[in-house]
Amino acid sequence: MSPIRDMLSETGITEQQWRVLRVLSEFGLLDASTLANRASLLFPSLTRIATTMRKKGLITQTRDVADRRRQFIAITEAGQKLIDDYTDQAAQIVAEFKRTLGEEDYETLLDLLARLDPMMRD
Amino acid sequence: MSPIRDMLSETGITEQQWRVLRVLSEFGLLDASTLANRASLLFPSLTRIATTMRKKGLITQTRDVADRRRQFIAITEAGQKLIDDYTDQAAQIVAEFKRTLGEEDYETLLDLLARLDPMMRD
DNA sequence: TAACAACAATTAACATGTTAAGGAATATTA
DNA sequence: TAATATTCCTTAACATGTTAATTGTTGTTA
Repeated sequence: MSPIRDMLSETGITEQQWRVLRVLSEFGLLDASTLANRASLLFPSLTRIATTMRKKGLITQTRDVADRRRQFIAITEAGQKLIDDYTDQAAQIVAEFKRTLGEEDYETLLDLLARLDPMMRD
Repeated sequence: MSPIRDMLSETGITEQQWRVLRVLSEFGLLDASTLANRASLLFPSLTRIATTMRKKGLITQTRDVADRRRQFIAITEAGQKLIDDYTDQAAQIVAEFKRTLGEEDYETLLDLLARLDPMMRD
């Protein structure tokens, strides 16, 4: 992920923050639990990340009035702009990634990692 | 690495500390730089890790009398015992890892990851 | 409805990764 | 040899992973 990290260091956000933005950009308004799952983050991490991202003006946090334990998180214009500005560049990095391996080997790698994944969890 | 982490949580040490112990067990007395490289750790990390491991009695730290910038690090008996007690178990986990994929796919995975590695660095 | 269980999220405490700045010792060179 | 550069390591400041304890809120049930 180093090339991605290098790209992101320009933007001042981290890989995890980028992931949060991408998920929010794709799915729109989400409650914190769903966001954490889709961004592959543990709750304590999301709590901190959301706080810093709100301070940076990349997301908004609002309480669910129906269930005040819950929280909704949405991307701001500034956050969306960041996504828009760097999506192409990120896509190129992934393309380069595939090119390095070749399409076939890239698929093979994903398959192998997927087969290890269940084992990773227990 | 989750199975390894699970094993290590019994022992009260982390993956990185385990790596440090393994390297020291294999190579014996090492200066900090070499140890950091072989254990794939950045210096600031090693500084902290070594401090906690010394407090736990797993390693010793001594200044190089010839060059007092340098530091030598060695494994203690307690550290070696920890390695001895868990090496078999770790080997079994790796074996299980290979068995999940099959010998051939395991090699393939390592190859693919190795081919990505140079890209990861720049 | 009052006690208790369950849930969503936060906080705390620890460990590490990462970049930058700093300190002490040694090496180099003008 | 005095000034400078380099080297080895530590500190600092921030971000995250991880487990456990805690706080509010909502649900359940006796």
